[in-house]
Amino acid sequence: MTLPTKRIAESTVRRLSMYLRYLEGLDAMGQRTASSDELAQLCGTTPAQVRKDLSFFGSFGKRGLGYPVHELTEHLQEILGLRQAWQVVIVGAGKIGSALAEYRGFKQRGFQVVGVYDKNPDKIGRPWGDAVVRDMSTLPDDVTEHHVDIAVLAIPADDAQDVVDQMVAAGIRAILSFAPTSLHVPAHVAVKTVNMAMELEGLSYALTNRGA
Amino acid sequence: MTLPTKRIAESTVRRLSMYLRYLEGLDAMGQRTASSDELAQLCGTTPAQVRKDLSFFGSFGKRGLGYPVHELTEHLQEILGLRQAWQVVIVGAGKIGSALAEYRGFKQRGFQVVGVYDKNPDKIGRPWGDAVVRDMSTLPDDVTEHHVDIAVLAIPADDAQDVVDQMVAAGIRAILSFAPTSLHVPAHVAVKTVNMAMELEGLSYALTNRGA
DNA sequence: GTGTGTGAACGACTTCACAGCC
DNA sequence: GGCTGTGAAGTCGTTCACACAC
Repeated sequence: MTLPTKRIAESTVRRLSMYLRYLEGLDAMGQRTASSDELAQLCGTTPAQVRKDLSFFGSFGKRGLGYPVHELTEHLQEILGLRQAWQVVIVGAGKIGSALAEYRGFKQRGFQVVGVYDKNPDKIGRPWGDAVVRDMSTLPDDVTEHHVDIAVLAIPADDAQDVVDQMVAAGIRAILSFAPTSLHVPAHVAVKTVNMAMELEGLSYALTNRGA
Repeated sequence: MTLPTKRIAESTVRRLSMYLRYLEGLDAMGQRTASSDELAQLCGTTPAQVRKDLSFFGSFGKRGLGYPVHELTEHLQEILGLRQAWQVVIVGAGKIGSALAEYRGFKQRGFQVVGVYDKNPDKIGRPWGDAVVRDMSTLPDDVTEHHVDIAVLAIPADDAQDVVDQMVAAGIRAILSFAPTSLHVPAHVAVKTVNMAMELEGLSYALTNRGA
């Protein structure tokens, strides 16, 4: 059920995440079932896509009826690994990091911020949400000792690879980077990069070539 | 040369943006030429991919030598539409918006922030970078009058579609959204969505199923 | 020899279409 | 009748491999 035989495409996982968000909303509103058609419209995809995505993990629907909202919600949480807590550190005590930490869905989904780090002496020791900004030099040891799963990287591109290497050596397993650079890590470490400049340039391209 | 016959894949445009970033760095360091192999290593892709991507727009390289760094940099800026200024508004005077506005590459690449908007009376009128936070109700008129090209949307998911509809009616042409929801717009409006929760859940999935 | 440019082969994701069950 | 589950078909992007230019 949560054991797909084939490797699942990243695009599928992204859509599962989106289905979950809307299903949680429907569940909160007391809706009992949802069809692939309804989910597709909410998420901006197609009914066939919804059914295919879900079918990789099991047969959750009832023919003629649709999918049971509450039950499917729980299945998706399970599939995405959201029914457990993940230990997260935020590296770089700037605006991006604090925007993330502020985000409600963050804690709700089991992402626990166990530390915030910066190398700027002016920031070290300052209160930051529930925590206090710690010296970056303590990061590797902390990652190892507290079994940190995920690091959110919000530091300049030039410093990024160096910090990544230290965290990888310390046992980090996943990284969400906002640094506008490509990161090199061993295969067992998962990396996602969000590059705002790249997104904007994509829009610039679209505006420039929208006629074509 | 900047007139591709076929539609260009989004993934290709994203890589062009990345090539550009590294080429600008090489150019600043005085390097004259770069091979597809070198660019591929820097960007974490393959030489064949680099050559294919560039070949959609012309023959910029010299066989046996590689690509002229400075010239290719300019070609890519042209292709991506970065040799002109874009008028940008930031909607939502929170952490995300300010993180973006703070980002140096933003202005460098010709993205000019012409206004920041919020509906919170406590924020309206406050200084915000070089600007002052304006009342969201003035947004549609401002978009029309100042021919705003791009809106960066950093407001709660529940308010997003409504604001988008207003901006579309007012003539916006592109939207970069940080709201964790799917947006519906007419075909002539370009939209990119950055969903941090989705990225984190992708990592959660990877950690949960890393053995598989 | 070195490295580009590109059709052709390959692989991956999406869409189709219909059998099967409620 | 309505809607799911899924093999098959289609589409799109990536990789290969080699002719060609320097």
